[in-house]
Amino acid sequence: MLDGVSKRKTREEILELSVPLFGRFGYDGVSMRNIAGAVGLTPAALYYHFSDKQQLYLDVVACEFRKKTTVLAGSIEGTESAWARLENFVEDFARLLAKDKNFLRLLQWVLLDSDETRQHELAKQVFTELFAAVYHLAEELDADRDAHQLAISIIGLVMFTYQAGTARQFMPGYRTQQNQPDAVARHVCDLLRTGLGSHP
Amino acid sequence: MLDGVSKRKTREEILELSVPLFGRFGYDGVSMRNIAGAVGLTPAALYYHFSDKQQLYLDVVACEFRKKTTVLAGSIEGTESAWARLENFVEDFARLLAKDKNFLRLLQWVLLDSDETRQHELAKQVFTELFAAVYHLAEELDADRDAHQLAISIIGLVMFTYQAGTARQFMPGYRTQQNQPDAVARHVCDLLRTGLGSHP
DNA sequence: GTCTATATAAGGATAGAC
DNA sequence: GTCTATCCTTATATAGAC
Repeated sequence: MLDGVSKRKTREEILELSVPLFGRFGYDGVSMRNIAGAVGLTPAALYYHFSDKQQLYLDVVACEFRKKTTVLAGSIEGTESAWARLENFVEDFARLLAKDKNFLRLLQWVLLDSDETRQHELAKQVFTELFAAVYHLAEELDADRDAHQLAISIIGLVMFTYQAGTARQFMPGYRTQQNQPDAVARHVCDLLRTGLGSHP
Repeated sequence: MLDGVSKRKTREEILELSVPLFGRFGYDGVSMRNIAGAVGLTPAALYYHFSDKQQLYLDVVACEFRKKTTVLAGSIEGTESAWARLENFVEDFARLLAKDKNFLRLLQWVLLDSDETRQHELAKQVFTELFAAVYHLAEELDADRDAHQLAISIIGLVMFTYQAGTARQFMPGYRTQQNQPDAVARHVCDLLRTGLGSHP
């Protein structure tokens, strides 16, 4: 087990098994002991693979986002009309958030990070690609509107639905069906298309 | 200092000075020592006013939300048209989030709470009034749409703008002016009114 | 009401054996 | 590569003096 292959394999296992922990409890809510326990190692072994807790966390988040957002950025591109690509993106984004709670929560943790430098580093590394794709789509969709604000609105409409997911259950008018990605996507796209009060 | 008045006064001081701490660092990121230091007491003194850390946190959040959301719920009511009340609410909400970072962050912490029971308790106590008001407004605004989804969308459009605030700075098209409450409110209301691509 | 002192557990991190 | 053992710091919480 002294070879580089095993080293890489264990490293990736640590990263993978840390995702649900950091996703659920956040940086301060997870200890090196917790992670070691989940992986089946002693805390000391973690320090062979990562210099310290913060580096482990950064690698976990960066790795998870690289895996999940490249798919999304792909769904925005293509030769179809801007509207068709918007619908693709909104649907894929909703599907991802509905399926992968850890991804959604890691995203929220990054937005709440108390360490400004760390947040900036992560935000740049993690959001930029996705945001830029939505931004360009927003420019195409409505040249007269502020593309930055519009991109935020598109992302926010989808994200907030799932972000409020657990709290929404106690609010009036809640139905489980509202959590289904296609229902969310339909609502969001419909709202963006026609606005309020003037649809068939 | 043995009288009940002083007791209440110190208690309120603890609650008030805890807001920025819990707002910035979250439940796990704040220690009783931190709070005691901020108030100018020893940690032991805190246990005279609160049974434990969790109770202190719950009281901080509940107290802060009661103070800030009653104003908002007021801005939704009135005799004006549904649209006028929507504009009032969106503007007041944006103003609150822009001004009071701690309130926004406490809200996010509640949505991320890893303790389900605690989250449910807080969510019910803290969101219900505001959500119900927006929900009823949503029913008036567009009877054909799902009022729950619409209420979430209205709240989400405003909230996500500020939630992404610190990360947005590194994204294309960012301008500080986009953080101003009236600019946010204008964008949101305009988007809700006409949707994309069909405005003057 | 607040303090000092302390019990007890848990945290990050390292040294050195294997 | 991973372990055992350990150091040092920090955490929540309590007991009892003042």
